[in-house]
Amino acid sequence: MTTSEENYLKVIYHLSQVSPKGVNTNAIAGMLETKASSVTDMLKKLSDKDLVSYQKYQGVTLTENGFLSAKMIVRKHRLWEVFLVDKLQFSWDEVHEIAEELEHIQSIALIDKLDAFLGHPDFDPHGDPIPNRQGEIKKTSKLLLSEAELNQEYHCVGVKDSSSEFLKYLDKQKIALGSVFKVIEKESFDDTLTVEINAQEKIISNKIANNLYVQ
Amino acid sequence: MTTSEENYLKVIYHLSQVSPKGVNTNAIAGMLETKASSVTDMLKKLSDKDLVSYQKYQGVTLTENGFLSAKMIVRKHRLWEVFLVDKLQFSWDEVHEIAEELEHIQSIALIDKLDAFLGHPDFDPHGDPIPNRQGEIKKTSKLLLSEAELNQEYHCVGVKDSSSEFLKYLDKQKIALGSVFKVIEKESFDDTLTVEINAQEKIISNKIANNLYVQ
DNA sequence: AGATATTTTTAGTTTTGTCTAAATTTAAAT
DNA sequence: ATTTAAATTTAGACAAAACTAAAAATATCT
Ligand SMILES: [Mn+2]
Ligand SMILES: [Mn+2]
Ligand SMILES: [Mn+2]
Ligand SMILES: [Mn+2]
Repeated sequence: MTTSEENYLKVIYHLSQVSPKGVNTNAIAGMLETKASSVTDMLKKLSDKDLVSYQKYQGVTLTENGFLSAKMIVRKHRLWEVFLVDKLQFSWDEVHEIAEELEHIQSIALIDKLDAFLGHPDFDPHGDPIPNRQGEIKKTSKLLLSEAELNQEYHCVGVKDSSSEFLKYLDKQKIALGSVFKVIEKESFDDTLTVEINAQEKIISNKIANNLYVQ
Repeated sequence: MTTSEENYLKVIYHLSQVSPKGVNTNAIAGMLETKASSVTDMLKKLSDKDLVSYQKYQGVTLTENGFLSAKMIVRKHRLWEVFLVDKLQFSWDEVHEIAEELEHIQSIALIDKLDAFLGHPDFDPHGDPIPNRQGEIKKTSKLLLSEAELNQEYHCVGVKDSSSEFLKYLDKQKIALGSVFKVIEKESFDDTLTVEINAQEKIISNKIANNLYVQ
């Protein structure tokens, strides 16, 4: 499989989580910063290879084949992210781009050995689950901070938005995976939260609360 | 720079070691398993980018620019090889192919951090020197086992041929970097050597002796 | 339903890197 | 010094992956 095909598969995989009954051409184009016509061309090719099932104008879904392939790319991406953060001391906002390249390295032995070297991690630096070599993903019952109940203790287990800007903001606010949260108050007017984070009181906007996973 | 351009540069770099006054089109084609006409096309492109100086029919040499770029690719290749062997427990005959892919990952920060993580190694698993980030290479005065003097102690510091077949043969013979050598006898008829390796006497063909570096 | 807007696909180009076949240049051999 | 052989370059073609512009299909709005 080419790098380009892999990038398409991965994007379709991610978009399928939100639109399981068919991913739009335009949505794919948006994610890959390419044009809809290019997407159509690629969908035909992926369809010929039995990686997606595609009918004109009807959107696209992954086949069993494509689903597994996509999860293997995600597996590689997330394992490399763990490597970059845990071993090379990158911060969590710097690793995505580099992993975007590393995920296309072919060798299966490499990934198996990397996985072992990292101690078979279950989650990447952003709290996203790492598929195992069979493509199985551990399900956990996390919820958004915005959905958390008042006066109950949670800890931060992931971010929904893993853009560099958001992650840097969290660094500044001293919020990290593992941070302990307790929602003290919810302003009904704009959904702003007053949250105790690691025993420190902070005001959290709804936008932020909608991008933090807790458990 | 594209992966293809990088592969050409690296091959020209290696061939330049042997033919410093100009590398032949056919030699490049041979190394890259491609056709001479493809090489000619690429040489024009590299020439336009001031990475090689090229005159029709006269062979090609690296410019200052191209020379530095090539050494950076070699640096990446060899650092990744060290990583694969030292950290992921690959054997020295398995790493070349994988490093062939990893050497094209772009990030400079990645290579600097990898270098630090590995403890700034000077040599790769095959005894080849690793250029530093300025492109400087530590020169050492190694010689081929075939050129070694009788009854003098050497140790193995590198291999000239790093093909999987040769490396596996060395494994079988329990010859590794660091092995201690003493040439006991040289058969003048076919240059076969009787060598004491780690206090064990062995017969070494000229072909083998011509591919082992000692010091 | 009919008109309008949006989405998607098709048709035709472009760039990169490759190839084959033919032409040209250089090197080697008589 | 010719002739022959080998190496190299040119010309023309192709596949992959992208693009633009135009056509077709679907969705939305009055
Ligand atoms: Mn990618
Ligand atoms: Mn991640
Ligand atoms: Mn390479
Ligand atoms: Mn090596």
